[in-house]
Amino acid sequence: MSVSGKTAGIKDVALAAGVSVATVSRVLSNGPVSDALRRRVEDAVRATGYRPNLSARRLRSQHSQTIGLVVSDIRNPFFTAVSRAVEDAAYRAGMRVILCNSDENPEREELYLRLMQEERITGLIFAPTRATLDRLDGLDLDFPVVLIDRNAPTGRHDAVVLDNPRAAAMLVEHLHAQGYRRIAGLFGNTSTTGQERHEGYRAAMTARGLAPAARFLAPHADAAEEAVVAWMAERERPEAFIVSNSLFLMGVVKAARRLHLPIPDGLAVAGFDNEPWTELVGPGLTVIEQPVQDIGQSAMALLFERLEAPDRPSRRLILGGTCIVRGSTAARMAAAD
Amino acid sequence: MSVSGKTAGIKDVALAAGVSVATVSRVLSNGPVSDALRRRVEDAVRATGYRPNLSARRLRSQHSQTIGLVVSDIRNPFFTAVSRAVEDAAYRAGMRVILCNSDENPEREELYLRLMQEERITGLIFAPTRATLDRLDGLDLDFPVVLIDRNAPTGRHDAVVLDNPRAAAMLVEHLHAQGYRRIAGLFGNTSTTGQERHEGYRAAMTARGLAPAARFLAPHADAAEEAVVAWMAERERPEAFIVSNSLFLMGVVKAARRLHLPIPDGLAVAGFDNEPWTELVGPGLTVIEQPVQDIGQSAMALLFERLEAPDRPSRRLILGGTCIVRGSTAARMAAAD
DNA sequence: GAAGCTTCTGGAAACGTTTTCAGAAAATAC
DNA sequence: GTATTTTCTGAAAACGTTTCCAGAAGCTTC
Repeated sequence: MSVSGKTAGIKDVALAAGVSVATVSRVLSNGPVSDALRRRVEDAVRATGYRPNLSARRLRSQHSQTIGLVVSDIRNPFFTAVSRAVEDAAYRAGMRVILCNSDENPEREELYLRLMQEERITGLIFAPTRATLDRLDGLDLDFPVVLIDRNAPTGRHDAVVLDNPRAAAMLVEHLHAQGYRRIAGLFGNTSTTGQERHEGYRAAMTARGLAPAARFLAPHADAAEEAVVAWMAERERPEAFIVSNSLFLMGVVKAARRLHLPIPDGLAVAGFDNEPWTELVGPGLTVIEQPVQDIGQSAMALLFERLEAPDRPSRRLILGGTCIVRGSTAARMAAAD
Repeated sequence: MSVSGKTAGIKDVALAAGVSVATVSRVLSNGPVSDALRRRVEDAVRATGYRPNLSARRLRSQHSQTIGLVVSDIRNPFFTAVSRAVEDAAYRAGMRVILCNSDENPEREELYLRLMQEERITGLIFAPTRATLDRLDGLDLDFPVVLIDRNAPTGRHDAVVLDNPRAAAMLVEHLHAQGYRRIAGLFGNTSTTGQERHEGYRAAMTARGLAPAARFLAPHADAAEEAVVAWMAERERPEAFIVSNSLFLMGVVKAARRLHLPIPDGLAVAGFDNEPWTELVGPGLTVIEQPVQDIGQSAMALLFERLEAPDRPSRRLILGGTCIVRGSTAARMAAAD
């Protein structure tokens, strides 16, 4: 173990084994070394308690073996799950992950992108804000980028996203089939995700001859709660809400509670992200489940493929969501208006 | 920008500015440089699009500016919140964070501790399993460690933890005051946290002349659900459950639903971690709120203090929890047994 | 105006690895 | 038994920084 004060280096190991540092290095990287020397070196490694210095290794070999992951907020359960999947895949491939939270703030994104450059990461998995998405092409980063959750309009980058329009349409379909007609929508105003879901919602509504009614909010539960309370005080009260993320889902539930509206009879609701608690709230909340595990893994897979074939045209992987039907969208009871 | 193929190094900057690399380095680290040269260098940095290579910097300066964070699972909302706080504090101090998920698996912990050594981290924030906690003293890591959530029995390490016994006692107190008597406990079997909470529970129960009845489970919602269902089929049915984490809380709620037991009249429940959804489930769940933000920040603060004064005796920071009373522990109605 | 301080600057030596290169020894081919 | 290949090994040159050291100015101070 670390008998001497300083940490043992490859030199010390070489000395202890009576070989050159080159040989030690080769043993460590399974290079061509005779069995006899290999044994001696391995013993010496154990004896000295040697641990390679990754900074030195990275500097010399010019491989950082590091991938960057920039999300808006790790506390968003969607990103929590995705990042866990990414990290598992990365560590399995012998790489490390650097995680950064942008808080949907383009300046922080820029800061972190710079950091990623300085770390010489091998690749980036990124859920950018709209602002950064627009500038992304002009940024000439020297590593490949795989977008998650957010979609590049230009399609110049690899990406793995949910089929957002389709998912939103599924919710409209479902609510419509259950007898709801005045279906309002609440969408996030910072990401492309909200836009896409809105688009799907709008199309599905008009396709059924229903009037879309959408509002765009900052991604906070409170914003959604206030919006719902205000909206329900207006002349045309929605019968149901489709909301574009789990924060809004909380907001709607809170608003319903505040207004003493039972779910779903007073107000139906459906949203995104099948978090464990959605099953437990009220009669259960109908949601679109995103394949979070798959998203993380696929993002890593896409990244690795890109690293192997840098010039291949970009690919977008569009994953389908699953509609988990629960009590919050039970069939509408006939009601006098 | 990156006009030439390769990324610009400090040499290129020096060349472009007509100065030595030493001067460039000094400019970058705010060393003593005349204004004229400083300007020239800054222009050259901009012109070349220079980004320092952190690996090289770390190697030479022998400062990794990196702190390690090993938790059991980032998807546990407690750790999500703590890690976010840790990361914010770290980035604010110009340091990076390496996050690892041990999954309560001592072998993975060992693996990651080794990784931390290889990264030459400046310090570690660590929520270890009991097994690793026991071996921690003999491990002679060459960086300081601050424990979070889990407590070292020996007290040899810095730590910041909740006052677990007190918190559990608060729940007993509260339930007792609300008229509950047969109060059962469900505790995690992998961490010291479960033990401590059990201890507080046991003491508070006996102090009130009540019979403690605790069971220890693997940290999964399913385990808790099954345990509750089984327990409620026994002769001595508990009136209330105290559970030691939010997964168990879900399990209890699911079990109550499955058994058609209304909360709290059929079964009262109180637990730990004030997650947003606990307010929304049933009549709201009574929980102990942990100061997650504070825990993360304090852990970083303790780490920095330790780095400045390596020989100071160890410190344990014990933070109090807040009891958030909700409907799941409403006053017990008189009931025939 | 010489001697002593400051203040700035550049050359070169680190930091701990990997990798290139060439040489030595062993194995194979004639 | 010599010529050729193959296999292994070590010396030394990178990788991109920071930092030590010494020298060159520019100031004081007498």
